[in-house]
Amino acid sequence: MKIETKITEAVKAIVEELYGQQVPAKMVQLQETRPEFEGQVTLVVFPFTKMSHKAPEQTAQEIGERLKERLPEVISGFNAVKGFLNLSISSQQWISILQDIYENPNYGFTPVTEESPLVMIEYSSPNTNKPLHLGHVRNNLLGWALAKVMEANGNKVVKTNIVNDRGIHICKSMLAWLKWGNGETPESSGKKGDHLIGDYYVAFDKHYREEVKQLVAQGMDEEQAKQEAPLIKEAHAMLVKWEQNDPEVRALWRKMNEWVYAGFDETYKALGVSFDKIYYESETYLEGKEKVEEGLQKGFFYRRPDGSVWADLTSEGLDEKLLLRSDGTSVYMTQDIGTAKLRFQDYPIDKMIYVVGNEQNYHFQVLSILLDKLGFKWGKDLVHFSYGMVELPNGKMKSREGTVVDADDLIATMVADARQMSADKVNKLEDITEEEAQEIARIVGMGALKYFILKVDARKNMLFNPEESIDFNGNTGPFIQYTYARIRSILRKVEEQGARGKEQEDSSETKPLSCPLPLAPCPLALSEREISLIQKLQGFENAVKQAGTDYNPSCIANYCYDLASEYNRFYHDFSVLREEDEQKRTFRIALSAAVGQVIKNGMGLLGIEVPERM
RNA sequence: GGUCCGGUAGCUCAGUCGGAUUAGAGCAACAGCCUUCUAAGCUGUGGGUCAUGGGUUCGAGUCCCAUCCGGAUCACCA
Repeated sequence: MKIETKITEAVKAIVEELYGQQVPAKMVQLQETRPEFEGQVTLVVFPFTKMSHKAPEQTAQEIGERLKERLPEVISGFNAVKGFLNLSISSQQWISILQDIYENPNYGFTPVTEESPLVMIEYSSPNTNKPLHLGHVRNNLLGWALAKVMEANGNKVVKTNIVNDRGIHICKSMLAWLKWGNGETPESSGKKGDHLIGDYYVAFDKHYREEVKQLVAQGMDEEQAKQEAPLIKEAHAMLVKWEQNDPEVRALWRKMNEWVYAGFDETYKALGVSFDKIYYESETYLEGKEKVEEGLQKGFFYRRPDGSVWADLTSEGLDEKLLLRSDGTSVYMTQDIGTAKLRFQDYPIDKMIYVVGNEQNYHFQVLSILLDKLGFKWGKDLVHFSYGMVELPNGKMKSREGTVVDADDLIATMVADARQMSADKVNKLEDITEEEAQEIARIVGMGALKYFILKVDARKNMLFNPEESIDFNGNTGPFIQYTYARIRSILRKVEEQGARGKEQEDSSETKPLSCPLPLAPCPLALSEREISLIQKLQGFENAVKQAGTDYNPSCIANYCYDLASEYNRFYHDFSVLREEDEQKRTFRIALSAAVGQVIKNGMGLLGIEVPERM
């Protein structure tokens, strides 16, 4: 049983005994003891002073005495300061807690079973007319981490991606390629497919603006010029042809999208993200109409004289929302209703999470209401995992102004920086091959990037300064990875010693120690530093739960940092392998192994790999 | 204008259910620590009107109200 549960139950019983009142578990507030006081766990007794009719300190004192009597094997001492009862937990207890953690490789995770609810997470959802940028990176990393976190909390997770592969923006790229491309392909140019298409999208925009400028110079007003420019008319004509299934347009469209997908796949692979099911808007965009018609018949929506269909949400405190244009074509909202329908056909969804930027808060508020009206059981409490924008020092990223931080560039820079960093190190790794060095640089560079993004609260806007490279020191991914590598270095030495004389297994996986922990009870007296490390380890379970209920991966990132710092302090102050007392040494090895395991699992939830050496 | 979100050190960010006299990290600056398990580390110094004003209570960065500042959104765009 968890130590906090034991104490909570004991306190409840004691309060009833002393003051004759039953109190809810929630009233028993336990927290970590502040470092300046003795003890590790603190009970806040203020809530009980009303029942005791005594001063806080006195109340704390009498509860403390009873607690010690009741749990002699747990509590080795206590002190009361004001309304705070600081409890010292016996070393034995701590060791037995460590043992539980150490022996359970999935410590902190709730297993997924047949009965687990099914959570679908939509993330990434790119347009196919330009390469991915930093904003997409944030989306992808958050989506992936959230999926991992939900899984760790005992949910079946289906990761999905809805690719926006149709529309006027694609036609712009296609048209530009036809006009100025001279048959350029990824192969002929050596460009990544998504970048190639992106270049033509930019080219279209450049020529288009030129045309608008000329028309304005000839006296047309700007709004009209934007409509009348020959290029945009041509693009629209192409879209119409696409919708009419024109074979030539469709063939070109397929070819160019294939290029983009090949490019995206590389980026996704580098980011370490993947999907269980990909939907394409070209296949789903007509689906929503039927549902809208259904809603119309049931009287949820209404048709205006011009033929357009609307939902009146004024009773919900919102506006009226267009669902079908007067020409009968669908809009964004209609499409999302359509994909919802398809998804529900494909999977028995219990909860739907959309990882989409906070600029679409209103959209999802409306979507939730509409899906609920249309009878989707998960519609009402669908989760819009709404994350903030990535801002640059001079504001938002704007593709037209060329202030976009390209995902592939950023990844390459991070890996190159990591490579440089290890080359500059004083204590370099010897006997390492070029491939190993490159692999370490990849893990560390990506770790730095991912941690940089995931450590901040998802819903807040965050700042990225391209002038200053992402750090590798301090509160960073590499700091945590480094801690892990240090632990692995110790454990390798232990394994070598243990394996001496025996046959060496060549699995490089983290394997359990050959030497078992001393069984509790054992006479070891632990230092404060060791105890607080175990206490930190114990906090992992909470961090995972919190991250799950709050939909907040940054909890995990901050937890991993705390744990790694605590271990580094321990590492600095104590020796593991050179400790002469056999029991102490075994204990510290196990402690290190447990920390390493939790770091690996925690970072794994963030999609961050940890290196054996660095 | 309506709605939603944010404002904590020079900079980037933590701060669980409201908890301790001194609100924490990291970066940047300065000063120390490598013959010892990996110095991508450890230790120390300086740096704050938690946007502002009220309220709630044993106690408020945290909850409530008002105000100021910043952002998003309110399309027959997606």
